[in-house]
Amino acid sequence: MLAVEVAIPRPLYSLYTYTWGLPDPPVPGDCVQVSFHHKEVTGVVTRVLEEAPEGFKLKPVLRKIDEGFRVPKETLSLSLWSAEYFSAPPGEAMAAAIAPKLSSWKGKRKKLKAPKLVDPDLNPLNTEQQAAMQKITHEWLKPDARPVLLHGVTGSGKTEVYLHLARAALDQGQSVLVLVPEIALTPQLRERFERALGTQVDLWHSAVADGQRQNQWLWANEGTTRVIVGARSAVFAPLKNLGLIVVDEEHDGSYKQAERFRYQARDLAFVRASQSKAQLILGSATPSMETWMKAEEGRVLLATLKQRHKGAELPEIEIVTLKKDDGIARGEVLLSKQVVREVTDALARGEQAIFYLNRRGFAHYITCMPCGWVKECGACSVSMTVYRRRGALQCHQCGREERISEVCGECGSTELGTVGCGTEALEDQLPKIFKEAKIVRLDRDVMTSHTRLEEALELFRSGQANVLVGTQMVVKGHDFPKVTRVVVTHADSLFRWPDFRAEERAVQTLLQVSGRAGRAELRGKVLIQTLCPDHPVLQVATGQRTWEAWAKDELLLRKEASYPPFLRMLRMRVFDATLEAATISLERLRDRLQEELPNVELLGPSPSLIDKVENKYRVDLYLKTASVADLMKSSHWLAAAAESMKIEFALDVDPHSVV
DNA sequence: AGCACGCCGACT
DNA sequence: GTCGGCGTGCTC
Repeated sequence: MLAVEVAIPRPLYSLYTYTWGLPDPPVPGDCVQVSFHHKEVTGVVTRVLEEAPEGFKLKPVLRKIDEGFRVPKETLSLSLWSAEYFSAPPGEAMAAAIAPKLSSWKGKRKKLKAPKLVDPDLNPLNTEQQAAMQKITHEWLKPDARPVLLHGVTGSGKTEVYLHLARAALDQGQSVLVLVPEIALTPQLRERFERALGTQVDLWHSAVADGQRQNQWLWANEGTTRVIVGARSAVFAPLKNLGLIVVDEEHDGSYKQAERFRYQARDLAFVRASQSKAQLILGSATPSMETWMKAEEGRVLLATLKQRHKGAELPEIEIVTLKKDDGIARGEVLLSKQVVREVTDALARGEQAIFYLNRRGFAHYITCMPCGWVKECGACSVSMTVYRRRGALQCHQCGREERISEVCGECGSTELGTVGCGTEALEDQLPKIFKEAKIVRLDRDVMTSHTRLEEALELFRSGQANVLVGTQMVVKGHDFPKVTRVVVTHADSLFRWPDFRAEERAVQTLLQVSGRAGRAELRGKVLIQTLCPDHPVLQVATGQRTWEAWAKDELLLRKEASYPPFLRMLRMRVFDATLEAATISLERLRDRLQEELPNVELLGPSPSLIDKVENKYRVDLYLKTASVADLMKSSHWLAAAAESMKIEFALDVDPHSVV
């Protein structure tokens, strides 16, 4: 009897076999409903078996879901490949490739509005962009075309090049996939692509409603959708006849999913491009060390853009050293006299300013002045963040909230103070300094919905607000022509982070922040406040040192210290009721793995940086190896061993942060 | 993950 | 006696 292996949407590493008694023959990629441990679930057929295996009572496949939802070969194999590579349960990897809400399909599909085809409205490329375009198309025509790194300073018009490349793919009858970090932050992007390409563009990210996502999945799979702009999950979009994949801001950490199925979408784009024989374009002003090394070795072709387009000059960048007397009052963000003066003048001229402060809330924590006690979350080993407006303390790990403490939990004193300022404090403080300021804040706390995000951005874009205060979010890709002053309030927090990628990220953030200033005819200025003005990262930001020179040194350091991209790493995290229990389990795993694979380097176990979340303790083991084969063997061995030992664990292959 | 089973405590 | 707390084990 015919049988099938099915990937089940559960965190389990096995595939499960069911008999096939349905009239149509099974095809890998079929979405099927099966009974799994007293429950009906939707799984995906990964393999067809001509003969059901003996000696095990198999359950039958109950029902096949409409063939329109069959996962195409290309994304099916991408999904299985990534489950293997990232040591993820196959069902969890498969969940990324299937349409959402399959069990609640009503059997009706909305017809695609006759895809609007208008004349493409492409801006002509400047000389430099044309040269890059030619270099890329020349490579593209080769049978063994390499991926291309488009290395261009912020504002050099990388997007224009993407649009021309996309047009070329569409003219060949091919489809186009554009990956961007955090698409929900750039609502105007779709409009720009649609206008330039003259065709309908679908947005692909988690904020799109399930019903809409389901339709979009069908349209892509039917071949009606030709262009998708999406976040990391779009790398699994079932586009047909894929000709071009663009990964914009390829260095961005959000391409790595940090929970559940921990895949790296930029790296999967390499796999998908080579499977589909599509051209891969990676774009960045500050490429990742991984990609930069490939470019230096010639495995990736380098195309460079050095000028800002539309005649916009690079902003002037100034390091502002903070001194004690710059402080205005306790509980306020340090703002230098120079920043106050320059922003006042800019606002008076009708220009706009952005304040970047990478900390949410009003204050970092609350402390007892006499004894130094710090208010921590009861369930997690972190201090609670102060939200003064709503009089609350919030744990950023588990979300728990309580009223702001009035007395010290240790000595009973009522002399409590706050330490470290966040965006809420800055938002309160700025109107006192800048009388003309109309402030809008942009961070995860205000942005509860997509609409509120668009409202906030529109307020600032239209000029109803003239000061934008925010975290990392204000840095990403927005184009505000009237912004002439960008203030990094506390650069030090960018490079004080215990991670080997800390400096890389600091350089990326500083150069990206700088790109927000003076994007049109107005010359911009970036003011970077810091307590240590001599930090080498700041020399890259000011242009005293080129990014390329910095990258050369950084790669040397990585090589000497044996870190990626010269080695591969993985993190094995174990969770348990106590630190001791978690440590003992992980020590046992470490010792047995070391016997199994004597050549891999194992570091730890040691408690995670945040070693308790929701009353569960966490301990980490890191692995380093130069061999991809050993990396794979290790992760598979660890997953199998931990699963059989009933240990609660999380494996991260190529972890983004190593702290 | 999700669900059942099972073995203790406290409530009718 | 029995309802329900969550620790443990299993899922073709």
